[in-house]
Amino acid sequence: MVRPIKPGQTPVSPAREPVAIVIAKRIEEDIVLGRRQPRERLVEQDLCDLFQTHRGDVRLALFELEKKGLVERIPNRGALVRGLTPLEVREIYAVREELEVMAVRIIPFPVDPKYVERLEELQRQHTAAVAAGDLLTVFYSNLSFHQVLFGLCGNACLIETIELLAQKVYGIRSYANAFPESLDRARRDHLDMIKALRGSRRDDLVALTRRHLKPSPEAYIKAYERRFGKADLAPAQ
Amino acid sequence: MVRPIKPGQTPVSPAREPVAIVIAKRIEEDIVLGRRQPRERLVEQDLCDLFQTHRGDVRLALFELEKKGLVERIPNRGALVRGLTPLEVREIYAVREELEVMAVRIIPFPVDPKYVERLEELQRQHTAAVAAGDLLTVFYSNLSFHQVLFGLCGNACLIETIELLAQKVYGIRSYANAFPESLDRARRDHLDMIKALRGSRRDDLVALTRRHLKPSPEAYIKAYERRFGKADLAPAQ
DNA sequence: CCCTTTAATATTGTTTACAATACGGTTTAC
DNA sequence: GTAAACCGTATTGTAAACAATATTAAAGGG
Repeated sequence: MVRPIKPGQTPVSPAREPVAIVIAKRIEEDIVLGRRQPRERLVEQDLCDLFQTHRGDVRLALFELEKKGLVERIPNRGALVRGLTPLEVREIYAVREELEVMAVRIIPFPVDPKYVERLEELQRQHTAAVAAGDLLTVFYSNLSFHQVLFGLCGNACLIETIELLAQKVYGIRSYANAFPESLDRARRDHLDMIKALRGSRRDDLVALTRRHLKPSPEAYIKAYERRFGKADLAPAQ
Repeated sequence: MVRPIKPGQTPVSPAREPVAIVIAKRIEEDIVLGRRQPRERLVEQDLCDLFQTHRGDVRLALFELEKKGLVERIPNRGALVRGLTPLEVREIYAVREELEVMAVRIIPFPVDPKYVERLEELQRQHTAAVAAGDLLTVFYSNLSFHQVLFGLCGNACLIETIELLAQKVYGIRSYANAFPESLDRARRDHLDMIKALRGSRRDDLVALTRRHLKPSPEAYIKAYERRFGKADLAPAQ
């Protein structure tokens, strides 16, 4: 007998995050921060030991990461960390640009100062981390900055999609971060964006958004070609 | 001991689709075609019996459908079919318009006639199905039409993202399909799109793409408001 | 008569064991 | 000496049993 779930109770979710999601995030973090290299195998039992859980949740997590495009799963053989070809990177960045520009176009102006202040706070963190060479904090403060910025657009679907595509290429940012001038340029971009927000100058914000997306894929592609040659059209991995 | 997977063998995947994916697709189809109503419960064991498999795969499938936004999963209570609020629908369609317009903007012209012929073939199917009142075939031929059309853009990430968002709102098309004039209008839109493709008239194609996306959300929102009142800002479900 | 507590049961979440598969190395046939 | 067949092991895929949780229904106390 199936018992109904009462409509009134649905919205109050107990807010406890499923274990599989947490594991997926941890593995994802490892991948995008370069702690796990492309082509490295992800063996279910090893991950169980590592995260103190059972294979069911690990399988769920790997399944999700496959859908996200971060790992490749081969039937009966297992999962491995997936790298991105220059072609894929270019395509993802093209779509990101379209969506992020859309987001800043529809942000309702003027923006509530409390959000601008939040951005400034994050930007201070970011700058301090850059100065200290703390790449982990650089990564996370940068992440939060963009989440707050695009969150201003108010379209939940758009925010979610931007997030989705950003996740796919988290890993390649480290290539640009290797050059101090890239980090500094990103820092200045952020400051200019805040100024544009304050002044409700939408066109400036759009231009900055476009410019901000350029260096990372370029650095990645250059590094890739130095390593593997100019094999743009090679299949993924 | 973990044994490496040789690089050379990776691309040749055995092409056998994981069971969980197949099940997810079947359930998705049931939902979007209205065979399962919003708020209906999806009990794991029932689905196991139905699809002749074990709970592991079913859980995987439900997990994926949750990520896609088609079902809601409440910890320790199970999964249920999720409906969409008018706000969500509007937001999704806004992003769809942006992406689909981007796609037709970057289609390399002129288009190889063989693809145009494929579109015409699908359109004949669609027209016949509309005339016969065969809504299932209407659905699938329409689906293929758009897949082929946007597939022309050549950006795999863009194609995938368009597909993702289209899936989220498959279900609501039935609302527009209830009105014969909507079906007829969609049919004429498709024919005009084919003509624009043949003539490499990009601006026409862009305008048609925008227009083509209007009726479905409007019909859904009207139906929703007739049923629940104008509660736009209500939380999901 | 209503509110709280308690038990029964449906359902999900976890654990474990087992079967199927794939790869590496070794043996065997020619 | 080479190539095909075989076996061992690592790993994934499947199944079933068990534990935890939530919901309904019933019992008890005010």
